[in-house]
Amino acid sequence: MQNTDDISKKPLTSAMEDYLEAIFNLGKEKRVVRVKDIAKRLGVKMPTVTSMLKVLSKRELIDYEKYEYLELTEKGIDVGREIHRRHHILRSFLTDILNIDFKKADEEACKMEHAVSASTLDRFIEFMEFVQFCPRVGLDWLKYFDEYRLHGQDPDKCLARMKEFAGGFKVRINTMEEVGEEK
Amino acid sequence: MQNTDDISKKPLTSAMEDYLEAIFNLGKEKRVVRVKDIAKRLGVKMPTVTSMLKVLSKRELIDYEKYEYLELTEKGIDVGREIHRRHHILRSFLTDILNIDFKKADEEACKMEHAVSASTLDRFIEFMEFVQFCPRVGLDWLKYFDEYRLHGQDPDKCLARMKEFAGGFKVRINTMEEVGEEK
DNA sequence: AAACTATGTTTTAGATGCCTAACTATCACC
DNA sequence: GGTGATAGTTAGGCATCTAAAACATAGTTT
Repeated sequence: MQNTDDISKKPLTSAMEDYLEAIFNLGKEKRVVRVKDIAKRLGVKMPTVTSMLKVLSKRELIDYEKYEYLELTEKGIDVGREIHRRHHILRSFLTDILNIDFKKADEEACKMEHAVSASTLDRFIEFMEFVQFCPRVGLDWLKYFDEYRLHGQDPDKCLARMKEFAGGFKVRINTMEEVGEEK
Repeated sequence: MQNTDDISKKPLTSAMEDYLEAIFNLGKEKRVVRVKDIAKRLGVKMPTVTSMLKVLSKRELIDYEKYEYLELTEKGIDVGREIHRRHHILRSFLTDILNIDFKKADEEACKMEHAVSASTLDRFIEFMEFVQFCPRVGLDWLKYFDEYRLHGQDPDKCLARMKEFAGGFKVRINTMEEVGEEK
């Protein structure tokens, strides 16, 4: 049988997670996953990829024979998908809630995805759902955040905007559909 | 050409930041900072601390002579304070906005503080200020988030609560009448 | 002062993760 | 089938971060 003692218990490193995510994504984008592409995606050299592939193979996260095409195992797919999911959620938070541009958000999400636990990630999801679920307190409210950011917290301006906001809010509550929005 | 003492340009590692933050905090808590205390705080062994102290000393982030008490340099204080600040901000976000309990939030903040850039951190701050700054859309709204989390996104409940919410909101808006101005 | 204890350091070593240089396999094409 | 370009691997090294064991120092107690 397999080496059952420690391998399965040892937690994955951030680097391993990055590789699995990259392989997972490349697998969706291309017919085959190549060492060269992984290297390019992660900004490392090919030998670095090769050595990591050996590790991932030993951990049974990929099927890998040298010079052959590589594939994620089921276990590897699970991890890759999970990291991809984290990345996506955090990036959404950064772009949709904090209004950070996509490129920057993508970079930050890439670092954050290893730092945030599953349970905290769930809270991020719930929070975003919460913000989006109630239309008036959702998207338009966030539009106001944009203005707040750009003009600072001038109390007068805040109050003025609050009033407009309140008017729209009341009407919207009664209809509760179509969120006609654009930035 | 700039190979030798170009230490000032090399970025600090996460580990270095952790040590500086720990030293910064211990300096505020105790009269003197001891190797033993740093080790305990960071969950590492004393030899690990000693070797890191040498690195930090070479980088001119601490004043350190062996067997003597150690102190942060001005540069070290700046970094230590900055990391402490990041930690505090992220933890506040996790506790105040996402409603995560303190202990968990503290752990997560500790990992996130190295992953989030200064500009993104600023957005976190602005967002929290934004949420808190507008009373009705602020604290009470977050109280509703708590309920949303616990009871799920039942549309009926959401609507019911939204109506109450809107009522309160309107009252509050009216009491702010006199200051209302426009840009 | 000698002995004892707590604290700190050195030495050695292991795990990661990255690199360059040099080698080898694969594939497309003539 | 040979050949050259491309892709992939191996070998050897470097930097970082860690710990165990052995050793050194400082401070306290008797």
